[in-house]
Amino acid sequence: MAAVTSIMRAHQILLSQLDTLLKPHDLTFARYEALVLLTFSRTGSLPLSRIGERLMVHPTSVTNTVDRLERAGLVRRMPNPRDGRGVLAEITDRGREVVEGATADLMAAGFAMTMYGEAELEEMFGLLRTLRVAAGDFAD
Amino acid sequence: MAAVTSIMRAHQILLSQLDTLLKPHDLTFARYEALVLLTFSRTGSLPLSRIGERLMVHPTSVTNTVDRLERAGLVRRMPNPRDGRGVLAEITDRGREVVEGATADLMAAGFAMTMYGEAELEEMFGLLRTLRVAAGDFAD
DNA sequence: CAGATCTCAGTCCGACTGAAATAA
DNA sequence: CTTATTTCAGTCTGACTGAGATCT
Repeated sequence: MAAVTSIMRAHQILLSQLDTLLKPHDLTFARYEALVLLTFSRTGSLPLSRIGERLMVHPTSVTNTVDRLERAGLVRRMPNPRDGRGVLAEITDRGREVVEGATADLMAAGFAMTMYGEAELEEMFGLLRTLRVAAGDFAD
Repeated sequence: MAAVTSIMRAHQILLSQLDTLLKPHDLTFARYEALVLLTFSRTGSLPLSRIGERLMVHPTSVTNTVDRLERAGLVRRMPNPRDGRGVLAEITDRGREVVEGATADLMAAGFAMTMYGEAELEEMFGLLRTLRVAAGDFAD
């Protein structure tokens, strides 16, 4: 049980630091994650359904996140040429600039993980991976 | 960075399972935590300010949490005899019943941590403790 | 037809800001 | 007087439910 509450507190601490670092870029962590996912995709675009799967986010939450990114000009909606039901979110040039700037800020701040060595970080990742795999989270 | 997102995902998974288990008891995890904290106090009561410190929660959020617990009859507000500015939240008999029932449910479900051995859980706790100490979270 | 994808309306929760009352 | 404690009003985000449009 102490391990569970440790994870909850660690999350609280990290989220608060991440949101503080991302605020100057007008991003929340949820929107930042979506942008990063798009930059890592081959075409810079993904169906909303794929985004929901990868980030383990509810469909209506994806709509909401993409709405906000689109209003900020970081993403644009396109019809999916391979599925008439679907919609692609495509990252814009402005979106790439913003995510690069935000990532640079996070790197400079060290994500608040500077107190760990490389081996410890890998150990933590490995331990948590067990939980994620058990919950069906294959997005390593 | 993978370690950071691991923690975020682990939190998401655990919170979703915890909230599902707590829902039949009409509790959220935030309210459950506050109740548990009160059961662990000597007198079954604490100033709201203490609750905020221990759970690392914003003062207005404590007011909100105690409001809901009070409306549900699990807690009652009392003037703090040692500080006229303060208010004590005191757990009721009904509150103790509910938190016991909820805890029993969580135990029975194994908090979704049954895939870990005792040593792994301790290792995880120890690793995360480094982060929490660095962030000033002394509530072990 | 059933099933997938997305959107919209609306609810709920928790985190927060700013302002105020009250007391140490 | 300054500081601490709590409350209130109100905003913002994200998670969700239910319903519906559109397409496979």
